[in-house]
Amino acid sequence: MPRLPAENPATATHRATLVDRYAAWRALGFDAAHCPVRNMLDHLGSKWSTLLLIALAKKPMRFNALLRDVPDISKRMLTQTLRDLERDGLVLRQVFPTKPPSVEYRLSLMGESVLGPLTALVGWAEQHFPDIQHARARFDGAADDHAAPEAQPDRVALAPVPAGS
Amino acid sequence: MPRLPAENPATATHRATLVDRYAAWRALGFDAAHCPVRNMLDHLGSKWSTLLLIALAKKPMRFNALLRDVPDISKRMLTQTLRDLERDGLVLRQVFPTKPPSVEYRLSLMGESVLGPLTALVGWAEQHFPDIQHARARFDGAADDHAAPEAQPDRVALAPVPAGS
DNA sequence: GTTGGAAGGTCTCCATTATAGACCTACTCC
DNA sequence: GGAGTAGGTCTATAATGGAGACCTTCCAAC
Repeated sequence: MPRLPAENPATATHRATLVDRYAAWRALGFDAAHCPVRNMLDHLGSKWSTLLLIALAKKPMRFNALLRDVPDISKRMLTQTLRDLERDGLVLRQVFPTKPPSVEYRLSLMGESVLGPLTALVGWAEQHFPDIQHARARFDGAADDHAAPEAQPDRVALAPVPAGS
Repeated sequence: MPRLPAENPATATHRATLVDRYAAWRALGFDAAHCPVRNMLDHLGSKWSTLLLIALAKKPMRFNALLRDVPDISKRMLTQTLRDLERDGLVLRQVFPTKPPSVEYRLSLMGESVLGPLTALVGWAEQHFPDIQHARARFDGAADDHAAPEAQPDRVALAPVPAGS
């Protein structure tokens, strides 16, 4: 199988780290109460959380300012997402006793500390975005081949034997 | 406001990067077709994607092996998540023409390249997990204070004025 | 031969979640 | 006193997630 000529050392390290952590979580049954990744991804993975974190990275903002800044979020989702982030200690909510009380949201120190990993992920996403779009186009093209179902091998490879378990 | 004595230079860099990228996406209206982050998070953010990527970081695996390895995923979600990852070019699907055809899934090169950012995020999650749990306990404790509704200021701060927009 | 199990899924149905958008309260300005 | 701003909540509906039944092909055992 001449697929990976020689693995990048950094990749090997990351792989080893992840495999190790994965084994640890798995031993605990992936219980959300003990698995940081599940726990975190359930929140950061949500559609709006990261966008709000990045918006708040710019500067502290008030509720309606966020509503204007993130074009297509609804009030309800904004409220809920901010509450989740506040609950996790990533953003701070501050009420000012002005006449109509104004509320300001800002990143906490922990919220700022997540900007690092987030930047790495964003960098990766922007770098590989063309590849992903290309992969999708190819996949969808193959799937949409109604006209010539026999002309495309439909994801079948020809290597003789699967890797032994 | 003596909240941030002096910002960590690395944090400042990440913040600047994210703010810049955010402005660029926003100018395009956050259209999912042009916004790599939306696009990526819609997939990586899903409950199972990252878990499967990490599971496949260990070694290529067959469908039922993955089913056994990730304890509480259903066949349906496994199929769907693998399809999404395959569509995005992160995993490769290889069918071997054994008697009952066997199917093996493995990370593509691009799939391996995401292990780096993923490791950073996992590291962050494990490092801050106690803080998050603590923040949650505090938040929930304050919210559950049915007995003394007037004794707790309910997230009200006393600073005199919000930051000027 | 037929039962049963493994592999690799698909399909159906139900429960949860997301989203839009109407509504609400308090206050100020005109 | 009507409009506008601020910061939400509530409701109704659409989309999604997930469990588990079902399907097909093969082989081995009864």
